[in-house]
Amino acid sequence: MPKPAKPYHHGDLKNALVLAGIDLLETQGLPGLSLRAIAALVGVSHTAPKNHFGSLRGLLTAIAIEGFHRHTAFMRQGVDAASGQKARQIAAMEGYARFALTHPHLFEMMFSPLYCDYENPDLRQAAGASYGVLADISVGLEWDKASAPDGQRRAEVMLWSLVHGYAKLRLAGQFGSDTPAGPPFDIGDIMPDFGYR
Amino acid sequence: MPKPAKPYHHGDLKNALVLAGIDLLETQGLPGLSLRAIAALVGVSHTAPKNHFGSLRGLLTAIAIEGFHRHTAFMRQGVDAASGQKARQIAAMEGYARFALTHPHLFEMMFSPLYCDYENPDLRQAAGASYGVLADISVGLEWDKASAPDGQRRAEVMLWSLVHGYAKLRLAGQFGSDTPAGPPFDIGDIMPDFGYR
DNA sequence: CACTGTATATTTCCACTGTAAATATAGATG
DNA sequence: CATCTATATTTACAGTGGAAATATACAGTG
Repeated sequence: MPKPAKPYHHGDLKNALVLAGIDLLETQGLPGLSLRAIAALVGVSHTAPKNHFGSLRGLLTAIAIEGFHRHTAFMRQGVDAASGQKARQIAAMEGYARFALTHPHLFEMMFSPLYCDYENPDLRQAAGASYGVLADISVGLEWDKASAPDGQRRAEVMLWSLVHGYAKLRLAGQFGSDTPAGPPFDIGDIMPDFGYR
Repeated sequence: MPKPAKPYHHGDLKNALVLAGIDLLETQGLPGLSLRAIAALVGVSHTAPKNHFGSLRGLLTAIAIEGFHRHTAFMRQGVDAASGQKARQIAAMEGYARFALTHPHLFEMMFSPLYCDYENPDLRQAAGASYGVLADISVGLEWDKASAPDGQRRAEVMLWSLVHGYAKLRLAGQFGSDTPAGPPFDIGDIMPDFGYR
């Protein structure tokens, strides 16, 4: 009976650490996300991650990359199910906000240079994919700066800022406590009605 | 010659710690803002702050309160100098963003529940004063949800989300590096043109 | 003035953090 | 089989915030 018991080499430590980190993030929040805690959860020494990620920052960056993949999936899922430009716009924005509210600590970490390294090409690409969904639904958006220089890019930044600010402020509790009856406002409640050309 | 030299009691430690914290925040950023570093900068032991603030969190909350005062001043200053509703709107939004870009680490701390305690009544009041400026310039805003239930509050949250998201994303470097020629976009560049009723 | 009580600050200690360096182990390659 | 390399551990270290006991100075009171 070749019971593995506890092999010296984990085999898939890199992925295991990322998943453990996300687990810890969901249950304990950012303060509980220590190198030692993650390693302990996987069952390795606290210096084991160094071989794969270099430092805590490297591990957090890897976690953020996985986070952006899921973030993109959240948005894309709603967008693909919707029909019509306007419906896809709402779906993307709602997906963005819903991810933030469902995974607050992961979301917080993903967008903080204090935790992850935006020079990392893989992170840039993962974040770019997420941004791409917003860019898609910004094409042809009808508003007063649509025909300005960089009008397309402006629309992307405008919608991004709107939903990102909404998510951050709500996570910070700035809109007041979410009542049992629901939050004070949904993202749809504060979205100007942007049509398409 | 009564040279004070080094009195056992500081005299105004509470304020001194807050100012030292802000100093440290400006020069070293959030990672350098430790209880021990702040205390050392003032010249007291690292446990001295406990008498006045209870814990690091308490001190950070006090720093955030001072931050919100300055934040409010940034906005109010521009608003008061402007004439006309639209000009005041722009001034408030620009003031909000300008504060964030001028004092990035302080701004970051002010809006993170990880660092400061939003249950603190003084913090709530200070943050409320800052919000009040945005609320003022939202009165009578012309947009599609102006006459919806809570239309006024919706307008406030919408403008707040927009400028807050812009500031956070830009601070996180998500809009790309600010070129020597200037940033890719100013807050005015991505603001829909909201008039007034 | 002397005495006492209270606010303020220090000292010491503790558990915890991330990182570095040296060491141990296992699997791959020759 | 021997060697090389990747992976993981052990140990040590300089930080962190907080708790508890101690020291100091000041404010009131007699």
